[in-house]
Amino acid sequence: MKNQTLWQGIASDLENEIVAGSLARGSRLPTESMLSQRYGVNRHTIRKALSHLAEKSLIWSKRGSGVFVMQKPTVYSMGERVRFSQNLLDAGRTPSRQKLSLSQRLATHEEASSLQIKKNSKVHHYEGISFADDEPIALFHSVFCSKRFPALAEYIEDLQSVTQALKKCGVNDYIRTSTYVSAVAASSLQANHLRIKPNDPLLCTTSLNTDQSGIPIEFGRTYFSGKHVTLSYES
Amino acid sequence: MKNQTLWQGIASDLENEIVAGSLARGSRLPTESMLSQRYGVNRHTIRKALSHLAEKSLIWSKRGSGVFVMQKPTVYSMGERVRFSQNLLDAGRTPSRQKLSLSQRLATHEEASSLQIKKNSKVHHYEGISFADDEPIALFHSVFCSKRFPALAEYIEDLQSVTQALKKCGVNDYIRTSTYVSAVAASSLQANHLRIKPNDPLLCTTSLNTDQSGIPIEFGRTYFSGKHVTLSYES
DNA sequence: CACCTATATACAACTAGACAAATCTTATCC
DNA sequence: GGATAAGATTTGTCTAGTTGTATATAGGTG
Repeated sequence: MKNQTLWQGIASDLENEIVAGSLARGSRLPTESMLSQRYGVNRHTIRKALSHLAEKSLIWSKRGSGVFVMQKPTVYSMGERVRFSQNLLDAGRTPSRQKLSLSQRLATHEEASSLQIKKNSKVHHYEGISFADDEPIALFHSVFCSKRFPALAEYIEDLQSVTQALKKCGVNDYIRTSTYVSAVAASSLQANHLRIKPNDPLLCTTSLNTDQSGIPIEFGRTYFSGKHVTLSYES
Repeated sequence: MKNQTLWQGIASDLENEIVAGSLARGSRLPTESMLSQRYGVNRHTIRKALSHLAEKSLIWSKRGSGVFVMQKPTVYSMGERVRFSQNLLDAGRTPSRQKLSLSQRLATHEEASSLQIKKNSKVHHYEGISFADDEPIALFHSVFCSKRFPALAEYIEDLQSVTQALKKCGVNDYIRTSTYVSAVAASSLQANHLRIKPNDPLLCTTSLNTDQSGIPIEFGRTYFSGKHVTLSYES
């Protein structure tokens, strides 16, 4: 509280405005130029304060666009039945998904063995971003056996939901049989999607979903932004 | 006048240049490096001389920017009707204001009870710097009931005057009903705005303005730079 | 000795300005 | 109305200069 530097004072002042709600979650901050006028300092000093708040994941910035207040961090609970939307609804957040690509291709060796299908089989490849309150929290990509679910792609396209699409394919329930979690550094592309910085930590989960008889249905990986998500295991 | 040290001689030399007008009010001094060359001494010796002049409020310095000649001190009269601009005009000074921020937020407990409005009511929050002859003399922040003056913010934005803005809201006159004065130490942010040093003394006035029937209109605090301002009470 | 004056060096904090890269805004054209 | 191009905004990066602070050294003085 005492002999602090200018940028520290500015940072704590802005932090107060955020927690007090004067700067609403998700809203845009004044531009760096405006802030430098308000505080009577150089833009670099503002940037130092802002970068400190960004370190604490209170704000994020986008070149050419502005600086924004982050939404609250998310707790993403994992268990036998992982349903993205349900999870976020439980946590009081509004979930959404954005499709990045949806296509067919040949399965990799890893995918084929996980799905217990022949090598060079065709699979649906579904890739996208998961949002919570319009804030990206994860990148995912999944593969499904094309032979088993010929029309899955169109269903996903229409329904924007994997669970619903699978239901139309006759899969009423599925279970997460295995999940591996590791930590990796974000690539620049991943970072851009998740609105974080390259090399920021990601939680990488590799998972396999099967039906109740144990037959593999979906294999995929999800990269959660470490700053937004804490995975919780309960069994 | 004889056995003076190096730094004393330099200080009085510079002081002469200031009072003689060779170094104009508000202008920038040569850098410490240039002065140390000119006088053929170490930079620390120059700094000792400068800090002496700063103690006497003849100059002020800004890190990274330079050392500047100060203006003369101001006498600010307090009374039943305190009008910033008129006040300074009467004293033969040129008044001006700079807006730092103008926004809406929820009233604090203190503000709500002072304005006699409900807790969690919205208020306009107006924050800025008062200048006399381009020299900052005070930091102020005031709150007004948003419900009572819905359009006040735009008026202030346009007119740059609280008195004028209130007039457009139908308040032709207002009276200062209470003022509390205390002395506090300047924070680093306050010091930066007022061109003084952190922990330099400030006069903190807490005041309430009401209309003629006694209904609260404005509640706010003003921090006067102790080095630039003397408050004068006359009744 | 303790204290002030002065020098020397190094680094931290901040300002100043310029330019690049991404984005947003606006006018224009078909 | 929608696509495109030009211009203005806004954040990111870089270099250079200025004041603030800390440490170490040495000489002079009460």
